[in-house]
Amino acid sequence: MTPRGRPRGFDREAALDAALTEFWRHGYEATSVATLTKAMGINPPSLYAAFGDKRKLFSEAVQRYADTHGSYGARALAEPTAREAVEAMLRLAAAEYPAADHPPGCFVIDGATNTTEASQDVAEELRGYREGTKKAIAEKIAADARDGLLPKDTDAPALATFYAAVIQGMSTQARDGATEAELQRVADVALTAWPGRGA
Amino acid sequence: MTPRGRPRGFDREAALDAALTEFWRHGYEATSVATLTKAMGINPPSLYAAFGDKRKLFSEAVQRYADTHGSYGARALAEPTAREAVEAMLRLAAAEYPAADHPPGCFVIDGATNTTEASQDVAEELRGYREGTKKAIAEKIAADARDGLLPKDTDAPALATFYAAVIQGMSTQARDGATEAELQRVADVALTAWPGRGA
DNA sequence: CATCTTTCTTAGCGATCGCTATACAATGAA
DNA sequence: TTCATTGTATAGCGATCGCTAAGAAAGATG
Repeated sequence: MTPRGRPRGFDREAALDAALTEFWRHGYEATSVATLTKAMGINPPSLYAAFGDKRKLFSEAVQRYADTHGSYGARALAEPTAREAVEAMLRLAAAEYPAADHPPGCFVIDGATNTTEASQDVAEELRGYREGTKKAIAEKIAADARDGLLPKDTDAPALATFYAAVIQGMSTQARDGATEAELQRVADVALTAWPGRGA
Repeated sequence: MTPRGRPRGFDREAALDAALTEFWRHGYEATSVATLTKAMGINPPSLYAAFGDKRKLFSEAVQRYADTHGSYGARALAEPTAREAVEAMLRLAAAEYPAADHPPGCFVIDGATNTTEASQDVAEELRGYREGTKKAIAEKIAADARDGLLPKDTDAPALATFYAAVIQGMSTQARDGATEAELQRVADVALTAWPGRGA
């Protein structure tokens, strides 16, 4: 069942990875179609035929990120307890953000921060992912508080917002040049704020 | 000593404030000269005569921010102890970032995150401010550790990186819609990580 | 071979980018 | 008045933006 017509002359997934890298390094609006096509090794009509337009290509890049480098969030949330999940998320983020095989930081956090009015929906798309992760952390903490693994009066939303903020700050730190060792120390300190220690 | 020639027909500082607001909300590159002139109530030649170019106007806006809304950092660092300084910075940031009279978040943190290669120097300018603040926090902590106000083995750089990350994460949270109450809770949790408590 | 389908390259669309040449308006000095 | 100086508004520069029309090229099918 070979498709009819002239076969595509490039690897769609490799081109998507190249686009992801560009979007990741410069953000949505600062990445032009010209730089995208150059990085992807194709011409504009090939990009539009394969991905629709710049906007849809970005959404595919986000999905691709979530399935690869960004999967640490879902993997961490699969840990049995909230404490293990948060610790895993901090550890994995500290290892991932400064890794040399991709742009520094988190694509979902910094991929569309500076946008014109025309691209508000792009910023909104990433915000949705961020809020989803924060909510998942909060629910995991609330569940453990209900189950007695954490003090009953644990403020799950506040704790989740705190760890979400730490992770987002780690992304900025990585973009500013922080090493994994430095980020792991940030994770160390952040974990001392976990409830049921000094309390 | 009135200056010769036709007097300027607009308030330079008010125009600068309007430019700051635009840069703050959309970032350096996503803010066009057209939107700037519209917000400032002037035409392009007036902008270029008064501020040089878009790049110089941005630097003036950064300075203006540091002197006004962004002064909380310097004010916090004027506190006598590192503990008071860090607490003040967290409290002031929590109050400032979601305030309704300006765009959410911190201009120095988010004012130039998504940039093309051509504007790397703009991103670098803000990074310099961020690193300066982080270094100032670290030195304040190190001084108190030397003076016995903190354990001798306090890891000042790690603690400073942690609090810098928390503040940067608070900026992202504010941009994502967090209220002051929520950010103050983040500050509460962050302060429980201060050394010499559960240790 | 011819035909059909799809992708390819080339070239360029209208709109916007940062910026400026030009001419006019408004002031102080002579 | 007249001139010099500075700020103003209008209009438009070359470059780049996201995107696409047009036709050649590369495969399957007959």
